[in-house]
Amino acid sequence: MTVASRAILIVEDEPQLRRMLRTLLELENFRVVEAENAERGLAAARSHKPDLLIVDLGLPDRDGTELIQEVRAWSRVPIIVLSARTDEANKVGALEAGADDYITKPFGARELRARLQVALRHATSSAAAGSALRIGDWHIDLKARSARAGDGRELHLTPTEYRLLEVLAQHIGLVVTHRALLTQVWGPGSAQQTQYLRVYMKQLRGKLEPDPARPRWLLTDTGVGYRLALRD
Amino acid sequence: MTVASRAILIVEDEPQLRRMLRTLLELENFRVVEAENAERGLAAARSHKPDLLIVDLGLPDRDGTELIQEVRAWSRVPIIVLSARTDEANKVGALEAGADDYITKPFGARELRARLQVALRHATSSAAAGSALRIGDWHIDLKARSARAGDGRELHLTPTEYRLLEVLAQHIGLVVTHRALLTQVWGPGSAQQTQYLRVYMKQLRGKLEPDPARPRWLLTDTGVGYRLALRD
DNA sequence: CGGTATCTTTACGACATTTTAATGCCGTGC
DNA sequence: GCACGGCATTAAAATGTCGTAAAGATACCG
Repeated sequence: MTVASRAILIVEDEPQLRRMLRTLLELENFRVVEAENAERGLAAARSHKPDLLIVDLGLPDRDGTELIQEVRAWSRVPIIVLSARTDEANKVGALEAGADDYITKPFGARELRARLQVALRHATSSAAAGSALRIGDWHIDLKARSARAGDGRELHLTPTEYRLLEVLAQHIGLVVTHRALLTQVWGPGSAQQTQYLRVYMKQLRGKLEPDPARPRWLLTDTGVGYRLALRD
Repeated sequence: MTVASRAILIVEDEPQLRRMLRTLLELENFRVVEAENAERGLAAARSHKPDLLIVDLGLPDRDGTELIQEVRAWSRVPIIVLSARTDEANKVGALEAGADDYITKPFGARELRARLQVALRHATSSAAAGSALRIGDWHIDLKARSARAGDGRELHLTPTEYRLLEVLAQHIGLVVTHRALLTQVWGPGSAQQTQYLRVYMKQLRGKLEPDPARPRWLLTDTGVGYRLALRD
């Protein structure tokens, strides 16, 4: 299984904005939980233990800042505030209550995405584990470039093997075309060299798959590309 | 909520804004270092090792985003970007390069203060710098620059050997790239001199490893860098 | 000034990784 | 059944990187 898909809780009363956020986040491969007021948001934060919260300040039942304080009483989960209010007092209040970032509406999708990455980067860097992958017995940390099994065995991957796995992991569960893999791993000029892929996929399977002849994680989509399977 | 005076580096070309920031930060009990362009900013970041960087994107000599990338090659110090540019591409570029926050001018003093606190909060929560190290029989105190074995034997390391070990220890368990090691140990102009690393790693292994030909602590990641293994 | 420790530079063999090439396999369509 | 395209597999060649030793340069200290 892979931990790549992380959960995000959206606390926002406007259904329209909520839907937009969900679409946006799901495109980025996050799991999404929604809550339409502070009360339910708090409950959802407790029960779902999401990896990040997106909170609107203007909620119908309580002020978003209060919600942040309550969550901070027991969790350090990253919190990003969305708000139409541009006045400084609100920003400062939310940030001092424990929010990690404050984005004013209207905002662009790319900015939100970038700020999400920053917030998650902080969370994972302090928890030591980077982007963790599990393939068979192997626990792979792409950022730390380390791979070990539960029993302590270590596995060595070469730079190209890491890059290839990284690209596949970025689109986990989805097919990545030959062309995309080649340009991202070997550079823009290498789009024709599909033999590289065969050689390296074989290498990776030999190292990672329990039975390399019957791949369970590194799958071939004939005529299209390769795909890293998503499993439990 | 004043913390033991921490240093902040301001990289900003407008003298007026620089003065304003200095005043503001000194009121908050920070020590302030200034640089008026990217080149000097990079040098100051290396020599002063500030606890946080405030960087303007519109610098006279180079783009601020480049500066961020260069600093990120060897350091995780929090970086806050100040910019008059409100367009999304700039924000996203800076954040993806490794900035932790992005504030658009004009901004209020209280907002800056709140965002500073957030950035520093992240840094301290993930800080875990112990200066004691154990490699094989050797107990090494990086701060005191001493190394002893259990039975009292002493080991002498040269200044460069200590610095190299220090950098590796700061990222214990993780690969440190050639570039990062060279810029931190030999200075920013030495990023190409990978032969230094080979020579000094051999020295260190000869002194620290029980069997220098089969390193157990000072490991090579061919084509990437070196890493100090994390054991027991 | 001479001696010692440290740092820099060079060269080459050993080793790791990437690239190239050749062969066999399997399914599809003719 | 046969030819073909796409993929898997293998091994060897080519390239790149590392470890090693040793000599030259520089700084340091009495």
